[in-house]
Amino acid sequence: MPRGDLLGSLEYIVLLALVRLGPGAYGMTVRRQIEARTGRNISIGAVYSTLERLEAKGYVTSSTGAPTAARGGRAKRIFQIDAAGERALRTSQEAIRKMTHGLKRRWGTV
Amino acid sequence: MPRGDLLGSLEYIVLLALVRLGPGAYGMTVRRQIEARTGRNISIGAVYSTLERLEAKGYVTSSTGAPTAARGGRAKRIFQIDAAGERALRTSQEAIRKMTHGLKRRWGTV
DNA sequence: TTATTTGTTCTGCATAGTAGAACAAATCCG
DNA sequence: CGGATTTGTTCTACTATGCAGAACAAATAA
Repeated sequence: MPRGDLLGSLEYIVLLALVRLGPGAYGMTVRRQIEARTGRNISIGAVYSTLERLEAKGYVTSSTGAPTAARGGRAKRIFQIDAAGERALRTSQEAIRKMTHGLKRRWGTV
Repeated sequence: MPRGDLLGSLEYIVLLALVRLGPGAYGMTVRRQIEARTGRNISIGAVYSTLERLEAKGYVTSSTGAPTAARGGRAKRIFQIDAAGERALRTSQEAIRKMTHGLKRRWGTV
């Protein structure tokens, strides 16, 4: 693993999306969440490959949910952030905070 | 270019380091600044390649400074963030803020 | 029984991150 | 002077991340 435990930029926001969405999050909703919040248009392939990498690192767990009765509603792959993922998120946030701290006047929040 | 204009995670903190350091920043001080602030130990090669990429994108400008009279003090390559870089920084910060907004209670600042 | 919809996986490539050795230029000091 | 030392940058080689879009799968509608 490259940098100790720092998240890539997409990994970071995908993890945040999972936190926002809470239980029942899956690929499509993660994508929509990110687009809705940031306006950033991201391909579904990018979302999944990130989620998969996150899972490989043990930051996220996936499980198959039951299909809904909606038209085309096939079984979903549910993703959920776990303890290590929350830790990684906090670590990244801390690093940013430390780099930003004191720049408030000039740079606003975060 | 992949994502619209979002910075990579290292690009982000290197840019922040430049803001912190202000005029006269150069490779070695950028590295030290990051290490001092975040505790993250980063190789000098990583710093330079990031700075170079940032320069290629027009986010940063470099120029050769005069050598100091200190032992081994050779001419430095001075780096300075410029307008486009500040914009990119703000855009990334905004994206993070939007993803984090409302999670305060659970996730603290940032 | 095929058209449509929702959702995931696969493929292939572009960009970013990383370490460390090599190299360069200056000063120190015998 | 000229080698040792110090500060600083560049080069090399590779791994990890980010990204898009096509292919594929499974469900319902009609």
